Amino acid sequence: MPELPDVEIFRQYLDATSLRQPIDKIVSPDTIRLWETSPRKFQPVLEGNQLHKTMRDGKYVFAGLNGNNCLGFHFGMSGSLKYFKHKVQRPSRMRMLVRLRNGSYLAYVSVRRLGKLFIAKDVKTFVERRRLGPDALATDFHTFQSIFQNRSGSTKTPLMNQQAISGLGNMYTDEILFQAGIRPTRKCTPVDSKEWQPIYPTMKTVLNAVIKKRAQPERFPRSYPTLHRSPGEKCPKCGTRLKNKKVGGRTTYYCPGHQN
DNA sequence: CGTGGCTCCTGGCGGC
DNA sequence: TGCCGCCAGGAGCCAC
Repeated sequence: MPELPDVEIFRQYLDATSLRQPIDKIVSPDTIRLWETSPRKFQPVLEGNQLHKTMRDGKYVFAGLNGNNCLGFHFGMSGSLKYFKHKVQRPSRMRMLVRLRNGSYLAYVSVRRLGKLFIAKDVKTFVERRRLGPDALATDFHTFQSIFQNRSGSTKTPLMNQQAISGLGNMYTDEILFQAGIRPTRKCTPVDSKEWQPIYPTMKTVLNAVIKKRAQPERFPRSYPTLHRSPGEKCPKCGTRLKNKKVGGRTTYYCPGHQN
């Protein structure tokens, strides 16, 4: 699930629950996936330290630590955070459990184990090393437009490419192209650059709107096709039957009626 | 360098 | 009911 808006909610959650509390103990009850960090290094950096501020870039959350580095979270397809005060509230499929000095806990959950944790020097260094594109909410129009240049594939492909622009995944990319009235299969080139203009403001609007609804689908406007991801459903805008198709290897929903 | 296919994982669902 | 194949909202790696 976690794309930019979901990850932003995780950041806010971390912010509201787990800052400025010394970490007493780190437990990995199950195999954990680390990135650019050895398990031997991981635990000593965290224990006795504390999280003092949070940051987000694309689909990553970072929690600043004392001593010039930070703890990074990536959530994969099925990751989340859970803060709780009593052990009985612990979620299943925790891959890391942090015990804080005040007696509460922070759990990192990753059902499919596709998420990763890591220690990074800082956000900038990490983003450069991973060659991530600009964050979808921070990028300017000019930079945004350039992601479609020199590409022969479908419009959807660069939007989902984290090295081109970071933060969008399958679901919200479909949502953005739906709202912008552009078919995901339309080729990037050759095309008049004016054709991409609606995508940029739509992208910002959709992402901000979803964040405002705390990324809870039950609070989205009924017209969001994000809620209509099963074959044969009708377009909430024009009533045309939605189609689904593999684009860039992912299941893509679009409305053949108004997405041209 | 860009693109498409395969792979990593686990769990839920529909079909038989 | 039980088993099996397929699919899922992410992303790295490889061959072309």
